[in-house]
Amino acid sequence: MNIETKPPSFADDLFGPARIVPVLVPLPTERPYSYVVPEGMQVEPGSIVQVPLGPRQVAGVVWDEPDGGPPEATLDPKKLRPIVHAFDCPPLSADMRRFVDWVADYTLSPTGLVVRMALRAPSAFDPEPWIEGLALSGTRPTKLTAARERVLDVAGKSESWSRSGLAKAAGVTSSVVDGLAKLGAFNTVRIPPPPVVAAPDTGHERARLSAAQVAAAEPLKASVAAGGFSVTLLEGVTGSGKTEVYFEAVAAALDAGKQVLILLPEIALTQSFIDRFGQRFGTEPAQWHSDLPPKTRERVWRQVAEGRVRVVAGARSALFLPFRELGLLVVDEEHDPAYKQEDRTFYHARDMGVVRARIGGFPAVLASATPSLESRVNAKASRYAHLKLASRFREAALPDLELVDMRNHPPEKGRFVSPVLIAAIRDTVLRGEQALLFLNRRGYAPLTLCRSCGHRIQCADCSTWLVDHRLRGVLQCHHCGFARPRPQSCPECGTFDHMVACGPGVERIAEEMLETFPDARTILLSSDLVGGPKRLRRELDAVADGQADIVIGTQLVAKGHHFPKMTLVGAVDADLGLANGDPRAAERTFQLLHQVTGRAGRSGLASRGLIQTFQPEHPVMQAIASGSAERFYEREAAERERAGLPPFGRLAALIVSADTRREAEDHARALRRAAPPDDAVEVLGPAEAPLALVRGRHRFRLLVMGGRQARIQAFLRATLAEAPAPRGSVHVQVDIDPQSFL
DNA sequence: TGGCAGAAAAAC
DNA sequence: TTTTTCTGCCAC
Repeated sequence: MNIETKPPSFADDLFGPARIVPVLVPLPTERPYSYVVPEGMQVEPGSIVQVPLGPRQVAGVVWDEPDGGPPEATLDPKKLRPIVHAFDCPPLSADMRRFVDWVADYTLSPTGLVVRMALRAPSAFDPEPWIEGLALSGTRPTKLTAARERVLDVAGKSESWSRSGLAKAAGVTSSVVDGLAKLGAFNTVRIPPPPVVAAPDTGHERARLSAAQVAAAEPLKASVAAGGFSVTLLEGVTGSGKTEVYFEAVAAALDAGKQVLILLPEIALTQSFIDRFGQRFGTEPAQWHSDLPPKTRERVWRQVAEGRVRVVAGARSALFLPFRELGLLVVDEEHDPAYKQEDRTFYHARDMGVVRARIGGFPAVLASATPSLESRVNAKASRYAHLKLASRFREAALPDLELVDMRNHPPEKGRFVSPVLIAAIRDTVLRGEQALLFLNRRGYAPLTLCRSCGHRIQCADCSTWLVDHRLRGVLQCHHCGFARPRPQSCPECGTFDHMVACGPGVERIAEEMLETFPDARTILLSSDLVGGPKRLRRELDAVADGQADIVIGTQLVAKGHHFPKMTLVGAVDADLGLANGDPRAAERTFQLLHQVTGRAGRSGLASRGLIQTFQPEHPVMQAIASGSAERFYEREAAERERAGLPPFGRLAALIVSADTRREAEDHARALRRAAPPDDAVEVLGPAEAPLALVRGRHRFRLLVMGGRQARIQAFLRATLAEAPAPRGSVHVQVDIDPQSFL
């Protein structure tokens, strides 16, 4: 039985050669590496293991044997290195492993990089240590104060307590507990680490739903009860109570013993969502986002893997958490561009979420007031079920929407807010309510011009205009981040005091408001606010709390927060973004304006939305003013059909560098600038590029640039008979069929 | 020909 | 991602 003392060669003779398993390591590698399983170590596919990699050690995942057994050995099995350690951690589920493989394949990313996203919690792979707890010893101190009585009383209600938990439960400070401990009232015992969040209680406070909400919630609950893969698009105007509707599906999944993931755009992960969840389920959901403290991050990861955490509310990266029994996925604000990750591994969390649901065989719910065109099309084609909530919940009325034709109501010279909007702001502030001015442009002015020679200050690297950021005193490039101090004289002709700021940014609108309404409390909300996201969150809370009269904000004010006193919303330059060649320009503008005007009037007060535009006849403006999303979608569908475009679609570009990675990055930058923002531009090294080309799913066009490398040329000649013989660096544009993920 | 920086390849 | 190896270039 005990073979450990025998020499390994003897054991080999007896039991055959050492077991070799594939291990996927977190590197840009397409396939797992092979490692030897040491005698006596138990591993299975999904096990998380520590392996040597070159001179260092990394955590990897034991992967599945490829179909048809291991490929012929490329390495001498005798030279393979052994696994160092198998972590005491639940293995990644088979679903999760299939998901990682699928995402890698679909996004053309090395599998190792995708698995890395699932392992983003260093040192969560070993169990959390048990902590020291207290249990009543039975000895009662002679001197008993009221506080001490209470502690002993409460302590009797459970086997064991953590020091702070007991103090909190008894409503005393921990010094009272410490004092009792010193007198021998407790034995110390080892207790398991506390959960990061309490278990949700699905019966905590059942929501009182309107008839429309019930009508939407029932089919969702039914699809959860039925189990199996399905996708439902839940479309409801702002304030229609979508969240409460999908909470019913969440409750149903929890009652069925499943874990639930609610994806939110990063910015929407605010206290208001947490609070609403708390009201319904009596506890917070576990949160997952990029600025989680490392310790919390590890505990959440671990407890999700163990199944102790039942609900996660997270940003897109939460999709790669190691759920063991995920049974429902909700993607809130499914149209939000923040779901698309555009560095390293390119993926769209909403679409990959649908894939996760398909692989796991459970329902997905996509919720939005302004769904993306692709989800609309998928719903229309019956790939997704479609539920609509047409009216607002309870007394909350939709705002009166009005287009302000800027040709008829021009602002004063040097100003940007029309008299119509100024008057409305005045009324609003006088009533003690709040006004929101929305302008999707950071900084003070998008262009600085020399009135003497006409020079426009441009970025040294990108030749785009530098944006004047007056609060920080710099001119900054919004493409590459290049910044320079604001010059006193023209850098071209040297003339002093002739530099003039052109066009509005939020800082400039704030200045205009301060001048027009010097007594009002004006607050500026922008993502580049000094003080970072923490300060921003505070400011948003302050606005919600009524501590401002006039709020000026970029698109970050469009979502998440509920501002009860906000009864006027003005879009300063609604046309912005319509003319930039982005194939999603109309869609994005519509979504943004619809959302931002929806900030008004959710509390029963009469409210208005004023949209400043130079083209009130534009279909997007007409759709916005009508308050009907339907109108926009129909219009857009007809437009695309007439233009011979697919109903929706994304364009990606792969850039194959023949020369150097650096050169490829340069090309990529150039292409990103030239291409509409929604295009994904991916850079591949020579080794990865051919792989991308031969994957059958894509159609591509070739654009041949200058360069040298023969290997790629030969490959391309052989692979793409119809392509012109490339002379070096190759740009490959790839149309990804956006429906192929189903 | 040794030394060096920057680029490319390898990591099992 | 980190570490090692390769390559071209220069000075000696």
